[in-house]
Amino acid sequence: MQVKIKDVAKMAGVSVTTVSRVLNGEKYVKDDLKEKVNKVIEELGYAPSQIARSLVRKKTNLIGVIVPDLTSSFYSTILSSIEDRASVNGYNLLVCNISEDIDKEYKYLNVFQEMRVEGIIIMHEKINEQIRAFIHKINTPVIFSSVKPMDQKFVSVIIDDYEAAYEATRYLIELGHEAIGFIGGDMRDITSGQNRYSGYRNAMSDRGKKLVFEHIRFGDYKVQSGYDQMKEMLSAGNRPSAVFAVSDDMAVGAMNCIRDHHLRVPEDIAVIGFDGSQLTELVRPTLTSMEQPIHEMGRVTMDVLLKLIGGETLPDGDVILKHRLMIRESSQSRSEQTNEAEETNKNT
Amino acid sequence: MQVKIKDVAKMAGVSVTTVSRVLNGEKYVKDDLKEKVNKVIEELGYAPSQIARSLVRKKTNLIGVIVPDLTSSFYSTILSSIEDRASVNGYNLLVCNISEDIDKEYKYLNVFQEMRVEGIIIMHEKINEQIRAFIHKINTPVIFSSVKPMDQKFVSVIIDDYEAAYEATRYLIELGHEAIGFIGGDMRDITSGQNRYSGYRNAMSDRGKKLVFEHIRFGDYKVQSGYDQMKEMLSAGNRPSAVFAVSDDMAVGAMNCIRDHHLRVPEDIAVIGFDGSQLTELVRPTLTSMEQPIHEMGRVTMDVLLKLIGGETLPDGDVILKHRLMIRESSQSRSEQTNEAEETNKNT
DNA sequence: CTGAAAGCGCTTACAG
DNA sequence: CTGAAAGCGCTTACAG
Repeated sequence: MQVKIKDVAKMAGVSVTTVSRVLNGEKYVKDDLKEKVNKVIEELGYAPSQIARSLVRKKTNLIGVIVPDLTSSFYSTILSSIEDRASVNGYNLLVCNISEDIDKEYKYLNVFQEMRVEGIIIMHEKINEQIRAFIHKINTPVIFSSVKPMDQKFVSVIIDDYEAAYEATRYLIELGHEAIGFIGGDMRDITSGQNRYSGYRNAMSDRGKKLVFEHIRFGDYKVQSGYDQMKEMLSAGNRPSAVFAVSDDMAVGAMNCIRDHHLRVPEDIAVIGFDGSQLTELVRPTLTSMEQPIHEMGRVTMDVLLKLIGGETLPDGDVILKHRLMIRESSQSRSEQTNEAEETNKNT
Repeated sequence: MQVKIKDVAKMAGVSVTTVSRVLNGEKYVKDDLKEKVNKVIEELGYAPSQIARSLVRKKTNLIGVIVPDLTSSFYSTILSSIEDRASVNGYNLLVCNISEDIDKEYKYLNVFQEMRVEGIIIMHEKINEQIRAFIHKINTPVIFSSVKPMDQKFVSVIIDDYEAAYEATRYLIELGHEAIGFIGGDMRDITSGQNRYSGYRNAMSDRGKKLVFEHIRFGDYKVQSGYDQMKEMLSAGNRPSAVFAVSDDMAVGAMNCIRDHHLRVPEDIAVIGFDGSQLTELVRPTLTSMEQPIHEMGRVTMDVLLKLIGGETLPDGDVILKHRLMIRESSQSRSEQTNEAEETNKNT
């Protein structure tokens, strides 16, 4: 049996009101009473029930977070900075890992509502009609992080995926590459699927580069699919001299595939990823990547949500964060490629 | 204003008791009343308050989890399977990322108590006296996952770290290696620090291998420290022909360092890691690793905790899971090393 | 089968 | 400065 405020009051010889007052640090409690109460609290190891407190205060200090895949370093890093900000502001995180299970998401959204969370963070954009309706119905603030679902009413903290993909592609073009392969995401995803693909496509056509059907493929953002899609691309003959994958994981998969085909990165094929995950510095060659400000994204998500919870009315629209191209070893200009390839040939 | 049970009762023309009954799926409610109530619930979008329910039932369905570092793939993978099992059993996770901050841990433990979580999972073994006392004091079940603090009373779900490290070292010895370097963990950690080091040391001495002072170093399990420690080892001259790092992250760091010194893995130096993280299959060469059953570890942790919560008395002591050596490309026998090295010389 | 009432463990006007 | 009482939104004996 947990000790409760009544026990403390009785033992200290005061009313529960007084105990409550010292608990909440109110003034208007004589010092000697305060001391006595604190001593009893210490003795009994009393910890006030947040459950009871939440009930009367109508404030739970709980935030619900829906993560698509906890084992992904991208999401868990965002989650980590969300947790950081939450903790600093006295909030606790209820975390749900849905792993592609849309039913689980809906179920959890309901749990969040029943738990009376004060805000909800979703890092997943494949929401269905049921979920959309639910979010519109509840009066709890909801914010999307790193993704943007197809609904103007929802607010997202994201980068400009179109522009980022455009710049990444343009960078490869400026290096002199003509045949630039693309490993995209799920076209049902607005941000990471459609927008990044459009950015690639437009950058290519704006510079008069031909889109080669065999060089355009789509994966699921994971390492294995990067490998698989690259394999398909290579088996199609006339291989590209550079490849842009819309996640670092896929880019690493692609690099591994290239290596397994006895080709070199970047000497034979340059590779560029997207996200700016830990992997970029960890693989060899290190991976050039269009980086999202992952930590900032988590921080800003939480800060905006806290404002929403606080009742502030924010300017309409999404919060757009800055992306940044981080150039590392995996990308190389087309001319260098040629030279090196020739030199290598001389040595053989 | 959230709609409450009273609103539903009024609109349905029944008592709150009846509404409560249909909410909880009790029998003894006439079908027509049940229908009417359900319709009103639907109409009003009523979701019962778990807060109020928890207060009266004295059951929160909450589990508190303390993770040392959410951005680590090892911990986030365990967390992922913990979440899975929790969800299936109707439990929700309150997640706290302490990132080496022991004060934050204590603070969160108190929050967990105030939230009346039914159980606590800790994946961190550097607990101090204050935390130890706290855990002994509260009557909430606490379980450690993947780590074991220095207190016989606490129950852990772990592998036999000593034996695993012994076997990993023995494997390298059997490959013909004599000079085997070691990159250990924090010696304040019983399992991953002390036990793995003892396993290495004893495997070496049991086979009559000399321990070379310069070949024994300690890091913090992360990639960078693997790199740094390897660098120190290489700069000491007389380099080892194999290195055993007690985390995959450090092993990858070591591999990168070796490569940056224009040496090859495994041809010049064989490398073996520990954990069995996603990295092992992702780096090139793929990394041989002494694997922990990461997913099983999360699952078992949750299952044991649920039994503890259910009041079952379990056999004393820790739950020991099986480790497994996964041989991949980064390890190679000493003799092959020599041969290949010679062949390479011929070609130059 | 149904409902009035007590109670879960707190906080917060209100009165003194 | 201090306390009695009402109330937060539910569930659960208890009575009918």
